[in-house]
Amino acid sequence: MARTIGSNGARTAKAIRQAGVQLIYRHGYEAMSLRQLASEVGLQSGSLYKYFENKQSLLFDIVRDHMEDLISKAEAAMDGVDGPLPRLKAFVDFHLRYHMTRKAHVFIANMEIRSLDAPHRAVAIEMRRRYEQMLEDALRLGAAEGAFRVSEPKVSTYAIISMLTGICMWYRPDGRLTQDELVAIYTDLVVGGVASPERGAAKPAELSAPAEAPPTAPSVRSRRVRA
Amino acid sequence: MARTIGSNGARTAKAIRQAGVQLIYRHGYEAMSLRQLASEVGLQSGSLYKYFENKQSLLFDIVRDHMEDLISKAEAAMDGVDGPLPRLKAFVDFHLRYHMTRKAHVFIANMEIRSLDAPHRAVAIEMRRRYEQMLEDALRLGAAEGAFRVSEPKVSTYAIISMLTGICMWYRPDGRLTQDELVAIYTDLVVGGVASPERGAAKPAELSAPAEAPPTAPSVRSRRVRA
DNA sequence: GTAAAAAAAGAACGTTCGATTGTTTCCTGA
DNA sequence: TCAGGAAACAATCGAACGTTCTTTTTTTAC
Repeated sequence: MARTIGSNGARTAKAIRQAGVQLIYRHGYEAMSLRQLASEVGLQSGSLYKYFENKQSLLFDIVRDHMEDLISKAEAAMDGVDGPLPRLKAFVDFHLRYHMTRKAHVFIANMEIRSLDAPHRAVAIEMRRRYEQMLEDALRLGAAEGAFRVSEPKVSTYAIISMLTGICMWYRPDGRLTQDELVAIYTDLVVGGVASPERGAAKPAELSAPAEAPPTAPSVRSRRVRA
Repeated sequence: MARTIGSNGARTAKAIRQAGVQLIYRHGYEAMSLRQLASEVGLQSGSLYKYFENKQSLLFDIVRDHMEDLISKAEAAMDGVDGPLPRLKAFVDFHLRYHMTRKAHVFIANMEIRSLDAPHRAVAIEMRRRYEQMLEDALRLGAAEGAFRVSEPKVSTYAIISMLTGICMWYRPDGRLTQDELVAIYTDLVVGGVASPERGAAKPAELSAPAEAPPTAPSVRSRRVRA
């Protein structure tokens, strides 16, 4: 046997990409073997090389495509939003919802940068910097206008992004709280943390109920999964 | 040749542990080979097995010892601190300083849980839960007393810990800001985010001047690492 | 001074890895 | 209809992996 019936290049390419994202997300880039990936999409490992140059470039393609998508969608979400506070809220809203629905991609882009070789890593880090700049600009603007009490915009940027991104470590779509509720909670935390005290930004109403939600990491078997 | 001159069991064990932490921190558990670790401490790879059962148990030992240290030091830092706000500040202060000085251990404990096998991972997750509980309890207490406006203590706990822990992704001891200054910035963010608005918890003065006095933690005290 | 214990070397193992190559089969457009 | 290109198989490479085992050397205890 050689080519299997019904095989299709474009479809296979997409399947490889999706399976790769899931496997890297669950096991990590180093721990994912190409044989594992191949078997996931019903191929032999050698056939994968029709679809990428090598394992490293597969990772980079995933990271780069994700970062480009993230940046462009963020720009779209903040386009036309005026004023520091609205822009801050728009960023928080976008970032949270994006990270809630793209957990795997986000996790890879954040955690597997270390697995990229130097040139690729530099590209990824620059893209991340551009994204962070969007929040930092909003904070600087607010500080200049007196709306925010932010003495170190870069530190606050890192802090806020870390807080928001952390949601992908525990969020489950079938959890008790809706996306809207979570966005409201996080928005309160962020806005309260940076808003100037005198600006009595009325905090939204209470949200309700006890707690829940396991903080378990993307748990799955460790080590390589033998096919 | 077999045994090298000046060799010493206890010293080697410590060297292996330290090198292991650094290598896992920089390359990840899966990407670190035992030959690499052995050469780092001047051994042959086979000799490592005098010091651990296997690669997996080396990782678990590192994670477990770190978590035990983290929890015991956190309990010491908060011991005798009364009231929600002081306890919250004590937690923030401790957590930040600990994470600034133990970047590698913290990174491993957070990121390599996935590389632990199921039983070991369960132990690590339970330890993390116990640690998180300390912050959650402070938030619940504050919410009950009306000092904090926290509708979902568990969500806020995850958010705050993510924000604080993120500092180990970029903090450098030789950076522009001192540990005290960073603690002050993060404390403002956290306290502002959860404090009840009406409780005009006067935000601390500008940070340009000496940072606010650290809560009470007698342990990790910053050594003015202007660094 | 000597024998036991400790520490490490060094060789080898079976396995798996990423990657390459040559071949076979399927699909498609002129 | 039938070549030519696309898609996948199958076999294989050398290197590296974690691990085990035996041997050799150093240290320690009596």
